[in-house]
Amino acid sequence: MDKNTALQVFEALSSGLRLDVFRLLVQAGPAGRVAGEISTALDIPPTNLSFHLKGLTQAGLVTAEQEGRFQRYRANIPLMVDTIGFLTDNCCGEGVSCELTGIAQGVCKS
Amino acid sequence: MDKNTALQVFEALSSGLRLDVFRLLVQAGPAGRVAGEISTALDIPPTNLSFHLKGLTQAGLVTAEQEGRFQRYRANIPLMVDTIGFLTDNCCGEGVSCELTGIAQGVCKS
DNA sequence: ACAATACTTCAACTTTTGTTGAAGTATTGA
DNA sequence: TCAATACTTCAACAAAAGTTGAAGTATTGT
Repeated sequence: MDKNTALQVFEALSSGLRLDVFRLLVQAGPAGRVAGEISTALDIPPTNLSFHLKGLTQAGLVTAEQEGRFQRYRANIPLMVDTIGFLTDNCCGEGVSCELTGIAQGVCKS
Repeated sequence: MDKNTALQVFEALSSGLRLDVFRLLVQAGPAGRVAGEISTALDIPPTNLSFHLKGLTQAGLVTAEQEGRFQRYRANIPLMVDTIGFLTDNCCGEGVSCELTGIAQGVCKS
């Protein structure tokens, strides 16, 4: 993953509201959720939700599919996994840190 | 890791400038870098760098240590690893996505 | 002591982001 | 067809973030 893509993901996740939306969609699985459901579940006014869904979509973190008059949103898990890959590549610098923490074993290249 | 901490990390990494600084410090390893070195290496005016280093420090992503008249900064790798943990916990929802991509094997709980 | 160095804080400004209500588009059910 | 529903776009504003030059603080070398 290139730096710019990672940057867009971080930017998208840097709002509590957008993070909540993304987590809801991850939890929703392949079914996703239509905008109205998200709006109700998280108590966000439709106008504002639309604004943030646009941001998440532009970052690639969620996909949008029209379904009649509904708009169904789904989390883009592969992009999230790539982002995790980007972070491991940029935090396990000398192959030292992974052994130290023991959390990210198996992910880091060293 | 709680949501708020993760949020602060994402916010800190959502600027290309700060991401560059953090990556430089990761690469620098335990030695870290003093502010002037970062300023020169990345060609950022000291005033502006100071502003962004403050952001990174407040997010906990870097630590600052005074060293005579120098200020030495180091990357906080454990926090980054925790952040990766937060992401895996929030992207590998139903234990489905990990098998699918194969990248994050060994990290996800499922 | 004092000038130089290293860095930060401050003040002013520009830019970007976030929020809301009103209006717009598209689809659906009666 | 027409009103209701679902959602988005628009316009206006409020709030936050980013940038820069000038001034401030602290440490060092002479």
